[in-house]
Amino acid sequence: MKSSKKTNTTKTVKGEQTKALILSTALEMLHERGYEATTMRAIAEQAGVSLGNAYHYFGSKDHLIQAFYHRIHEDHLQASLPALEKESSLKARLLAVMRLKIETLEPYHEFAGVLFQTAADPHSPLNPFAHASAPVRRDSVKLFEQLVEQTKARIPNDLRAELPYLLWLYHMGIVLFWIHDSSRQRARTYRLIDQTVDLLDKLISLASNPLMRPVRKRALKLVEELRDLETEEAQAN
Amino acid sequence: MKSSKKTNTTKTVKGEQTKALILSTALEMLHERGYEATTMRAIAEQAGVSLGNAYHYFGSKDHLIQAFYHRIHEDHLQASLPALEKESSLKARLLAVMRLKIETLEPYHEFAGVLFQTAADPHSPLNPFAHASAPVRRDSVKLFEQLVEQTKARIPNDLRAELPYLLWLYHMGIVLFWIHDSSRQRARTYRLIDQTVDLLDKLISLASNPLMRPVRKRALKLVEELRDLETEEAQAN
DNA sequence: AATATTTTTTGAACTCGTTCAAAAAAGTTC
DNA sequence: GAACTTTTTTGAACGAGTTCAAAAAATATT
Repeated sequence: MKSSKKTNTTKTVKGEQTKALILSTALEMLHERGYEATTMRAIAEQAGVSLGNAYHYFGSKDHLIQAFYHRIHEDHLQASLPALEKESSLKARLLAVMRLKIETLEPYHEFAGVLFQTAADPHSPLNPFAHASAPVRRDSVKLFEQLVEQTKARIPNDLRAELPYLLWLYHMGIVLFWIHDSSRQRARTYRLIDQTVDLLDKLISLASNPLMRPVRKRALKLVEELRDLETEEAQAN
Repeated sequence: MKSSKKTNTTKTVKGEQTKALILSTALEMLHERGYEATTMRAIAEQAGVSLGNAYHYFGSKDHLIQAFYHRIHEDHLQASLPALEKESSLKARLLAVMRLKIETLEPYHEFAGVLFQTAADPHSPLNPFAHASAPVRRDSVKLFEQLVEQTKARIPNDLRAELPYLLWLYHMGIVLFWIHDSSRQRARTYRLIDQTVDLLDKLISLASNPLMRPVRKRALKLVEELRDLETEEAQAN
């Protein structure tokens, strides 16, 4: 579980094909059989390739999972774009994006826990704050930037600047809740989204009130602290 | 990593001794060599006992780690009691308790990540919301109950009732930050604690304002949602 | 085309967590 | 104290992730 060996870049057409084959096989198996059943041996066998060969292209099972993250984010992004077109208020946009996130994630509920398990280790390349997942994370925050942009709500600039990142954090929290949610149809998570989006909208109004300026400044300074930690993390990995 | 087999209760003096020996050996090795190096084989060998025997008393490596959690909480609790005696304001108490938490945790920084990694899997018995860790968690929340009790600050009852749990959640957040913090002397975490405690104190005052009642009610309803999820989790495991 | 170099691929081996049947030891019953 | 039951202990085995030296195939060089 330690391996941070980087996945070998391919130098050959043949290699390219093999790598792609292994990846697509892995994604499919992860989807259909879950994490535990998708052993490296099974992937290799299914792809008609030796075990060692799979390791030649993907330094560890984790690296294969990384690719899976990426796929999920792509799907969510594609699903979200039309909603951002259609809705204009921040609240409506956020609500739509969050619901779509859960819908996108839903097929993988069973083994999402395992994913987030490996992702929680600060030394894991899968940790959402680590260097390896920086691209996916950046893209993910970018989605919330789009969401905040061109919203006419009166939001002070200091808050507006941090809002995308704050919403990203919020979204991670919801995903965490969803992982633990075993209610029918994930009703609980959807309810939580409804309530939190509502609350967030109110809190943003509140925080935008000039009287709140001191508290707001103080809170935003904390967020800055968080971000500093991230960049430091990214360098370490 | 699946095993939820319960650890066998011992029925014999000899067994009791063996179990204790294995546990203390494991704790020592975890402390001195970290998580990865502390293999079940190494523990067994060091304790002068067969591998199978270790598994007879502890259903999995995770069970051994659970014991480790427990130890840490005990240490923190003992360190905190005098501080609660001495300080009377909520702010001062919280500050002291949080700092002591980090001090208690500090020797284990290196492999804390791995601990929290396994703890993040909803199916793991180590997950802080799962049934297996309920005792430790309850004790942990209890500490914050004591902290809130006998505080003369004017806090509405609805908030006061949820405050211990909220502070526990907050404390988990700080621990998460600490895990990722590689600054010298963990300066960042301590700074964060100073700032957040300050902010929390102000937020509690704010939330206690009668004008805030509707927002507060709404927010507390969310917390209730969270707790519901927990009890449901606990039943599932 | 022959040779040298690089890349891909293999298969065996190693480690570690975990399981299990059966041997050894301890405790119980008569 | 002998026969039994229960508990403890062992050691071998399995499955999974990972590593690595060396064979095979592809590519580059002369």
